[in-house]
Amino acid sequence: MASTPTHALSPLLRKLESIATLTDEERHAVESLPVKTRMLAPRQDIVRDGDHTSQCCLILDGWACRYKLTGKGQRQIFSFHIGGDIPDLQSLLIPVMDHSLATLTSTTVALIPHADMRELTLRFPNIAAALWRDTLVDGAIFRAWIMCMGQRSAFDHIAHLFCELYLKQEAVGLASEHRCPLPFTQLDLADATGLSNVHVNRVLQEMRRNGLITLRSQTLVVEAWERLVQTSEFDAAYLHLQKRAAP
Amino acid sequence: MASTPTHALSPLLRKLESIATLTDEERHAVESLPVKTRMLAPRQDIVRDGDHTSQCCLILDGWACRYKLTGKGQRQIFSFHIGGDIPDLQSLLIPVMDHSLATLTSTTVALIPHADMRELTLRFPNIAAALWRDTLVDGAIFRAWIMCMGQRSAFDHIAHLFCELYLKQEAVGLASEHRCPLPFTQLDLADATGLSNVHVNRVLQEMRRNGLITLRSQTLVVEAWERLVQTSEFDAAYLHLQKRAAP
DNA sequence: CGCTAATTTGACCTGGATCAACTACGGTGG
DNA sequence: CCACCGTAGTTGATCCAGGTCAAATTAGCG
Repeated sequence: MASTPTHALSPLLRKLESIATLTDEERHAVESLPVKTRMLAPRQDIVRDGDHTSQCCLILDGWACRYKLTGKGQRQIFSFHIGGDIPDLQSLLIPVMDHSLATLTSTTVALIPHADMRELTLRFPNIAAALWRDTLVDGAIFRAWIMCMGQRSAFDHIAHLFCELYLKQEAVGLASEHRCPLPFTQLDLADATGLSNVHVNRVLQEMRRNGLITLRSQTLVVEAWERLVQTSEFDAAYLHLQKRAAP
Repeated sequence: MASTPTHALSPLLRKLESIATLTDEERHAVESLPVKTRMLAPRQDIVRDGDHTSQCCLILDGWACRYKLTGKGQRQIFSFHIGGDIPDLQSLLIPVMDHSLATLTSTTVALIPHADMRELTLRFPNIAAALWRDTLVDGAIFRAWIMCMGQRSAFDHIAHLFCELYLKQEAVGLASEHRCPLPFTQLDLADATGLSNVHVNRVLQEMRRNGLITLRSQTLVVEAWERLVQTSEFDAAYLHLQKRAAP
């Protein structure tokens, strides 16, 4: 960490380079973004519904989620985020938040002032396009969630979510061999799927009984990937993960 | 239509100008986009799940929706679209479709080649930013739908949708006085909300009984706007409608 | 080792689904 | 102008996925 060439912003670079091929100048410009790094405790709000923001938040390490509360305090989680994600990139163009962003685990984030981000996108349309594309994938994931909520059973919905979360991590090298971290509670899963925690628990038990998954000590092991994919009609196309262009 | 100053692309201009202030040059560049205008019958696919596209589709008049089918043929509708919307703008940066786009009514559309669109966004970062912002609002609407599907009753969900559809139309001058066109069937509403058509029917009857709405001959009249807003906890903030900058 | 948060279990309930008629209505052709 | 037909809307009966409530039982963790 001391003299290695790794850089605080390398998760962002990796993500951008998985979308577009960057020139040296562009790569250097990203690395030169003036960021403040922060370490945050689990289950802390980073930005709140209604806030006016002047910076955005790049996740470097750990997990975060976007969510919103109803009048009666019920929480709906909209998305889960890992290193390389900028969950509140939206605030760059729409500075008033219509939902909240919070950590799930201990998390390291980099705060990037909107002004610098805006300058970067104006100087480098290529980077702007990559970020825009990223918000489009974000939308595609929302549609997949809507599909699950509207048309699938609780079992298939959770199976679909597991496929998504595994692949999302695999794509950035945080998972392999159908095994990945899943460091949040059944209540978090319930709030993400719109189910009750009790029912999530029962579905998980059924998945274990069927030999589909193992889930303990914050680790998900998909024992039967194909069956998980089939039952939930999971089609990874919507994640639009594509191999990085050859260097 | 003959010698008036109105232009086929004026719905797009109006939308862009509701987001950003355009220079004369920018306005002229938009108007100079080479478009093919098409009139489409109701309930026709415009683009299909899996298609590779090289143009995007601007709605000029009429209604369209984005949707996707499950393996068993159940349809989930993701969004409704009216004049000025570019529902498949996503294809500009992600050319392979992960869902379908179809008309609901007789619809006039303008097809814009990706190449021209791309050139426009490269020449005018201001326009690119406006379009990007539009895709972010698109995402915000998806989140509102997820919130409704996960946390609200069928009644409140439909009420929320009615508020959204009314305001969306009001914002572009297609509705006023809490009265707007709603030219689609109860089955469409069911597929958008993830409910059965039977239950949608029962909820609508209850809304009528409560004096909340009138809905007949494709027209929605909200008889009690405040109550509709309150029961569904509708907060228009997520639509990010803002007054056009003064000329 | 004790405390708290997380998971699990059981009993019971309900919102909304499903299935199957039946009715109303906007065309369309005679 | 009317008979016909297909689509959309309505109704009733029954069922079930998943919710709710409350009480254990773990699992972490300081």
